[in-house]
Amino acid sequence: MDPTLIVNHWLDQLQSAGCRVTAPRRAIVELMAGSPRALGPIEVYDLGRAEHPGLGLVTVYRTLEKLEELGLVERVHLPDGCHRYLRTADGHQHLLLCTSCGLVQPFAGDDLEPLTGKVASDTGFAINEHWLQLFGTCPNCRKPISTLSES
Amino acid sequence: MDPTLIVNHWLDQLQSAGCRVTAPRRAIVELMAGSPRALGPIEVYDLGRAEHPGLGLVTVYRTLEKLEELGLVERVHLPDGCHRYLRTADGHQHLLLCTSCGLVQPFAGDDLEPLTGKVASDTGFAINEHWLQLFGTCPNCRKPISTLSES
DNA sequence: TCTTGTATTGAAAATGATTTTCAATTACAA
DNA sequence: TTGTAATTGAAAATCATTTTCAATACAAGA
Ligand SMILES: [Mn+2]
Ligand SMILES: [Mn+2]
Ligand SMILES: [Zn+2]
Ligand SMILES: [Zn+2]
Repeated sequence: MDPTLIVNHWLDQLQSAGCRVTAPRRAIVELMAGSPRALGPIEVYDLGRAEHPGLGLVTVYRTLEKLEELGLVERVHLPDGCHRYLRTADGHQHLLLCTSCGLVQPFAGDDLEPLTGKVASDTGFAINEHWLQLFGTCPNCRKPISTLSES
Repeated sequence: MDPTLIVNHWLDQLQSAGCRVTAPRRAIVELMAGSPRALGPIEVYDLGRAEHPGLGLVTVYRTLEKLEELGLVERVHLPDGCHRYLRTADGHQHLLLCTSCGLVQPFAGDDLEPLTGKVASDTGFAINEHWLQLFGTCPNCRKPISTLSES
């Protein structure tokens, strides 16, 4: 989908929720809708000030919180720190993350039903949610050293 | 395994790593080795002072870090905050957590090979780690209200 | 277009979690 | 028992997040 359309869709969603469309929010939405990586508040703040110099960190926190409420972004947990945000993928998906550059590639097609069913009957738990994340190295980061000068 | 033996095993591990066995460390080890729930630093601090009144929060942080280095405890990520620690289970296991009381039940037997293989060939990633966590309600927390007075 | 009410903003302060510093203490090898 | 280096905990420093609040700006309606 055209990046501009996604941004407008997000802004529409905000407006439908009773929010106003402002310059700081637009800057944050453009960033989050366009990033293939999960970003933390400070990163959004730093990148966002390129677009909107007066942007405040408080506004970043507030906007990310609102985008999360609307389901447009979601929190991603990483081995080091948590509290990073990523645009939400369509449908039931999980994440594959590059431990070298941070690239996130959503994937679908996990069928955990047999496993959760077995675990539920073994333990007596009622299972109602699952987290699954794969970690590895993306094609780009696997390039041999000789080709690194191309970046 | 006998709880006392586990505690001694952990203390031996610490000593083998060149650490000294001290009263504060013993208190923290007893707590962590015995807890079926993941505990945060403040919880360890509060519970630990029952055993060792002068215990400092700094020592809790330092000891948890060391136990994690030794692989005796590991960090658990939760929907709300992260940074909780849990004794490490034997072998390749994942966690099933009760969202009501915090009880953690490790489980084994996941076979993600087919999935990771497919995702790897679809995306070109080299996959070398996976996180899997199940969330639900434990048998105890599922008890009807009428029996709650028994607790 | 202009007015107006209210949501929004960002600076600053407050809070909370974690880390660093450091002098006193303590484990344990010799 | 002694010497020494590791450890401890109070206090301060740092870092992340939240709260407060006066000024600003969006957008609905005149
Ligand atoms: Mn799934
Ligand atoms: Mn597994
Ligand atoms: Zn990469
Ligand atoms: Zn429970």
